[in-house]
Amino acid sequence: MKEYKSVPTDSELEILQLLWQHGPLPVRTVNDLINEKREVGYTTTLKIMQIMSEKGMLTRDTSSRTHIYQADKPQEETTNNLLNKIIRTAYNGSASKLIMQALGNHKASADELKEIKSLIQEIENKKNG
Amino acid sequence: MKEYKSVPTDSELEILQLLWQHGPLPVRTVNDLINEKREVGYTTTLKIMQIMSEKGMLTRDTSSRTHIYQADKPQEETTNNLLNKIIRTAYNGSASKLIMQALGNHKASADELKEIKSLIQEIENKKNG
DNA sequence: TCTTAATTACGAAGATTTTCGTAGATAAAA
DNA sequence: TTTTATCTACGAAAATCTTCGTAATTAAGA
Repeated sequence: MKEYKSVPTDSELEILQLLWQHGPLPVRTVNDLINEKREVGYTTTLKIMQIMSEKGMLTRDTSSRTHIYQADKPQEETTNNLLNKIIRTAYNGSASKLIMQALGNHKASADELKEIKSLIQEIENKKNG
Repeated sequence: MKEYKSVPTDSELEILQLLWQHGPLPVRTVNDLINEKREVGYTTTLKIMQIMSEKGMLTRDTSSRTHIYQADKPQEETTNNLLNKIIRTAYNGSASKLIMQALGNHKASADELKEIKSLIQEIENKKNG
């Protein structure tokens, strides 16, 4: 099982998303879900998922003819790698710059803002002892 | 001038970063700066920057022999596209999920936290008032 | 002036990712 | 049982991105 880049390609991420959301799935279902958004052949999806298995990004149950695939790593781990990369390569390493931009451009709900505020409070409390 | 994908590749982003930071630069300087971090040939950098020009990501002044390149779009616009993409493809469209993870994993300074808090306050004021 | 160095343009090879067609095997349906 | 459909494996083509060598041109230095 070869080691893979910590950040997946776009196609890989698309598949990971579906597996994180729905849990373990056969190729057929993943391909159907993708085709709700864009057209792609079944064997294309199959091939990518096979390669992802080789890379160790997915594990699969081959006990029955229809193999069932699932993401090997939890969503948080992978998205965190993506996040770190974008902070490093696009925001000069400044997480707060990213946060400011995300806050500015996406209208978070009142509840979400509250949640974010309380997390900040928590961090500040830790800091100040 | 062909239209280009709103999000740059890794190599392209590396070059854009340098141009955003330093302003207009010749290929030589860009290549030297890149080589402080990783080894890459001069003509490689040249080629990529030429292609970026064709795509319209960079503009260049060719009035003297040494061409001077600069980013066509401001940093905020490009990073915002990157941000939107990652929110959509990795965070199921939830900006606040991304913000929470960024807050949780990167220790922002007290000043930065303050800045973020006041931005939230501002947004809340707009909402309620 | 003559030689050396630096720069652009271009083409092509490598590397990676994405795409799909085909063959073979297995299951389901008629 | 026979036919049809579904699934995996595999190979190869297509697409994109990265890399660099070479040639031609221009500038700089001896």
